[in-house]
Amino acid sequence: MVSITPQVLVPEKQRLAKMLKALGNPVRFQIVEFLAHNQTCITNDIVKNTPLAQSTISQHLKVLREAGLIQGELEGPATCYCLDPEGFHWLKEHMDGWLSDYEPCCAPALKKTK
Amino acid sequence: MVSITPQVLVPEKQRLAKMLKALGNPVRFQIVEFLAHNQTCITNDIVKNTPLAQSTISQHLKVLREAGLIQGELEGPATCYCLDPEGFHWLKEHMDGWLSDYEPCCAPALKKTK
DNA sequence: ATTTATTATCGTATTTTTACGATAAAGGAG
DNA sequence: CTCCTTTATCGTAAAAATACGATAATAAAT
Repeated sequence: MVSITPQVLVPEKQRLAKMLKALGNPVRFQIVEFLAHNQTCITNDIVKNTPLAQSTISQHLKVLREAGLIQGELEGPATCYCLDPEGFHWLKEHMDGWLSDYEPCCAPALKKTK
Repeated sequence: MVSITPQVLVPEKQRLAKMLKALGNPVRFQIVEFLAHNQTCITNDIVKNTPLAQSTISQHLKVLREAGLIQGELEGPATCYCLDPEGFHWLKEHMDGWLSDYEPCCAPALKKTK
C-alpha cells in the first residue's frame, strides 16, 4: 500500500514532478516552445516577445533551469539560453515509462458493472 | 516568430499545459500513482492513506478530473475513481511528439563557440 | 574611465493555490 | 423514516507563486 505524503518522493519521481510543475505554467510552457524555435536564444529576445517584465522572465528561466529543462551560458554580458537536450530526453523517457506497469484500472467491462 | 502571452494557447497545448500543471503537484502526483496501484478506487481509501483532510483530497481529485486524467463514477454513496486511460494515452503521445520538430538547440559544437 | 546593454537578485504587492472545517446532498442499512 | 457513510461544495485562512520596479553586477563599446 502506498501512503500519500507531500514530502517523501524518491528522487526520480521528485525530479519528474518538478519538471511537470515547471512546464505547467503557461508562460514557462511558451518560453520552452520559443527556445525550441529559436535555437539561438538571448534572454532579451524572450523578454521582447512578452508583455512581462524582464525580472519576471528571469525568474521563470531560473525555474526552468533548476528543473533541468534549459541551460544558460554566459555570452558576454548576456546569457544564451537553450533547451537542455538531456533533460528533455530524460523527461520524455520517464513520462513514457511512468505507470506503464499498471493496467488501465477502469476497464470498460468494469465500468459497466455498476 | 512566436509571441509569449499568458492567455492565448491553442486548445491542444492548453490541454497539455493543464495536465502538466495538475501532475506537477506532489499530492496529485501521488494520488495518480495510488490510483494506478489500486485499480479499484474508493475516494475514502485515498483519504485514509493521507494526512490531509477529505475536502482537500476531493479538491485535488476535481483538478485531476478536469484535466482529464482521472474519471469518477458514482457507486452508491461513494465515488469510484480511476485513471482515465484515454487521457493518459493522449498525454504520453503528445509529450512524446512535443518539440520533436525541433533540433536540440544547444548542439555541443555550438556550445563551444563562446 | 565612462557609458551602454544585459541580466540576476532583492524586496514587496498581488494573485493563486492549498488546506481546513462546516455543511449539504445522496444512497444504503437498520 | 432515521441513522450512517460517503463525498462535493462553500467560505475562509495560510502558504506559495507570480509579477513588478529598483538595484547591482558584468562585459563590451566609446
